[in-house]
Amino acid sequence: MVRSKKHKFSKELIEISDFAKSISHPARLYIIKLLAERNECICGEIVKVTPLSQATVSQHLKELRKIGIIIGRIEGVKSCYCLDKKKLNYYTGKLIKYFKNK
Amino acid sequence: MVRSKKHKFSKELIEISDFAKSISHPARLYIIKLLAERNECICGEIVKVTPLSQATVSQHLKELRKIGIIIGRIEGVKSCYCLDKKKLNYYTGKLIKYFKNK
DNA sequence: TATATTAATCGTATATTTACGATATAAAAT
DNA sequence: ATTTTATATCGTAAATATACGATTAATATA
Repeated sequence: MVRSKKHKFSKELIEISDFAKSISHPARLYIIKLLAERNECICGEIVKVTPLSQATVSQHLKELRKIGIIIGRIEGVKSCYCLDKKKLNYYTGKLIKYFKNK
Repeated sequence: MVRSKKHKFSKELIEISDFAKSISHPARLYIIKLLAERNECICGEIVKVTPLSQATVSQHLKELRKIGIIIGRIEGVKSCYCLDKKKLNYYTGKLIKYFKNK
């Protein structure tokens, strides 16, 4: 894109659009739902119930970690993931508010 | 991506993630807000208040038209855009519902 | 009719995303 | 100590997104 111009927009717009981007893939929405249902989940379990390779799932998990809506905790050789509900609610709240009365 | 695997997920997830993608750029969020405030807006006006070129704005408008949340009407040499509020509410409703109780 | 205006589209460059095999690392099991 | 298991990361290929100048097409105006 030669040079992104996203930074020319307000912090609010950047924040909401970054969140929207983080949930703009069905695999990531699926992972969020899974973690909401199971409360927490081992990485291997996520890979098992997903039609994607381990490397690709790991990449999606990284995206969700980056925006902060999931948290990963290492348990021996395994990785246990859970939602950061506070963070998730923060972002969904912002998004919902933005679209209120539209 | 060699071959996208999005189609392997449910229709619901694809629909919500497609909507999320359509609002995953600050310029597009900005255009939505603008149309909500002004009710309708000539393309040239949108270009004027946006830090992007005419071609780029036109491209973003195309994205929003594609998902269906805005409608364009040709008026002589100008193009007049407005929100499709019903469609927008449809998508925001789906998204909000998906994130309810998470 | 000739010129100006508006906005969509084309062509193109670069960045980012998506996908996965291979590898690395660290812990667990043998 | 060796092997197995789990997962993050690297490298890479292909697709898609972002950005814009140039062009096109259509209408409006001089």
